[in-house]
Amino acid sequence: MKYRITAAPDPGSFRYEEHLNEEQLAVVMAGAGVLLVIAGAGTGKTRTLIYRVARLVELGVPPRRISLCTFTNKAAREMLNRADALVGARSREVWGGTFHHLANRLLREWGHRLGYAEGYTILDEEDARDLLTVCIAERERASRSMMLRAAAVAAPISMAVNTRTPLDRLILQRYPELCPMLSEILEVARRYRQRKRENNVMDFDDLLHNLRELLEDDTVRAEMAERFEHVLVDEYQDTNRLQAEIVDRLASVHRNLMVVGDDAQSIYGFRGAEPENILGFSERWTDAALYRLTINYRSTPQILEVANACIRNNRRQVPKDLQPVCPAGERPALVPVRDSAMEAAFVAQRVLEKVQEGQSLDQMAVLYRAHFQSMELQLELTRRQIPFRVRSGIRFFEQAHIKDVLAFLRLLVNPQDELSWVRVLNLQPGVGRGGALKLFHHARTAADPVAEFAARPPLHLVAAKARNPLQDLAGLLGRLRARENPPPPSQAIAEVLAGGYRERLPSLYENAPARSEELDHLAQYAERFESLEAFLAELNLLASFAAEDVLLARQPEERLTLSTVHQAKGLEWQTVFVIGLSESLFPHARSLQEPGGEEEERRLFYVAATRAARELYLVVPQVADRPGGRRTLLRPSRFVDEVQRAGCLERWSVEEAP
DNA sequence: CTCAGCCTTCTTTTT
DNA sequence: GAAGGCTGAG
Repeated sequence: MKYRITAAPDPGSFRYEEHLNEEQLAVVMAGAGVLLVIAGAGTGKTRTLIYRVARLVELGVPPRRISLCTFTNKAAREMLNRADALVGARSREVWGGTFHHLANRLLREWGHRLGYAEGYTILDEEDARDLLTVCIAERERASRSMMLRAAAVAAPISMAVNTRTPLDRLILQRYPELCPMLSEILEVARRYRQRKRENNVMDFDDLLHNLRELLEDDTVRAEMAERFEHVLVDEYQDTNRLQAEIVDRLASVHRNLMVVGDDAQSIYGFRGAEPENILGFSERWTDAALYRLTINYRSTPQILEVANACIRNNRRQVPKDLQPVCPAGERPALVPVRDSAMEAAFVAQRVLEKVQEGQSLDQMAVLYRAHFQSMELQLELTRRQIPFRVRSGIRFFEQAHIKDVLAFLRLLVNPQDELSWVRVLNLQPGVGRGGALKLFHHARTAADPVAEFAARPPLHLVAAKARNPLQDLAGLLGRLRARENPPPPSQAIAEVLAGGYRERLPSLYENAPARSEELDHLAQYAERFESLEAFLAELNLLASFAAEDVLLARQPEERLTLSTVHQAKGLEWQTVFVIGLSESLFPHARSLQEPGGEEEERRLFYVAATRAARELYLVVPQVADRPGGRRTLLRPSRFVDEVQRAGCLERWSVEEAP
């Protein structure tokens, strides 16, 4: 059934106009078709999207026929929860999540068309690097050439996929330093692709690439796109070429597409994001209607002045005026400090003062360019007993002990998974890198390697001392495999732990008790998943702050937030500290060497500043502690200079207590 | 040859 | 704080 939405003046069952301003209302009530919404920071972009979803549902669009692409899965969850409050639980059926999440769901259904077996495994970044290392080692054994590092090769390979550029051309253009090794890299990339196919695994980029491949087939495209009557995309400025092509194809049948973004907040260039996507959107969709959200509800005029004064220095942008409506506040503070220790002391003390004044810790955040910059601060906060949550840093699911246990589970779902095999085998005492490979190559010849290994462990391939452990491993795999269906995830984890892993933990890592406890939390968390497949796919796509869900589930205590600027996107706090605002830290030295690097760093500063509602502190350390105890003098960040010259800042001077 | 453990190195941003 | 390189032991 085909229906059309008309821009009805009648707002329906809830009073949109009471909750939305004119600009927002125009977007929410717009008719079907193609919409481009340019939404500045703090202009109610999320609210507008939520109401738009609610409006569509209210008009009778089945929620399962709406897709909402967001930047994190959490953002999607939050939006759909809020939409629920408006139109009821129906909106939970909306296809919400990241591009990778959406791709995974579609590929579970259609992946066989591309030759993938059911239960393919998703490689996280570390897995992908490991597999690349294997490919490099093979290649180099064959040619005895110079050494390549996986990390160095992974970047151009990923960039090529995401920008849809042939690898050789991309290396010539963007990685000239790799040119001497071009043919080796191409060969490694070929092996890597082949290896992933053989192991029935996909890396993050494959999820997107393969979805796009599917959409190349006209019948598949027609059927898939038929499903989505409405496609909505948030943070469109951070999509790359590959993602933009997916969006265009998914919306190609119904042609109801709404993209929302702000070119000034495009900060994912390193992942192939192109501000040109949003700047050139109207050229690809010539019937697109343009809307703008310009009224900023978040920040004081003084904070917006800082943001505007900074972004003005960028050439490549759509000029826009953010109109403040909040009452005036203090001028943001410029706080020079000696080093990161003094920086941490200042932040901690100021935070305590704000708490004294009655501000909640939940209303404060500390933002920084790179994870390691938060280390000193974490120590200081711990010393002063200020509770905090870190939205960055080592990811929970990427820690070694978590990945160890998950490797067992992955084998049950995908018995061909080389990395998991090697990881599991390597855990056995007496089996090292070489032994694990030998065992894997023996196992893979069987139709079902796991069942075969469980039935007849190849003890003859290993040294005497490894035989008992291997026998135990075979027993464990046999037990996990013995049932009709794979065990539920939580139970599988419990069995792996009981089957010898927990015992082994102290000999593998330090602080085994803490890790052991985390694994119990993991098992507990797994209870909410019914199938191993769903559990494993979710974990790899869930990423960063998932740790919070697992570990802090029952700790509602107020906390100060620590976050990278990237992770802070879309969030806001009353009080924001931006630390490490010195040249080479922010802007980061490495990023300045890339084309367009300075402008992207400036946008990053813009994002940081616009997170603050009432108070903003720009903290500038003058000395860096480099590794090896070397201390280097630092100049203040050029971005701080720019806004200070514009007269936007109040200079503070911080003294140390005797 | 294979494994384990100790040492150094150098830290961008993420699905 | 983790990953890779080097060494010594088996």
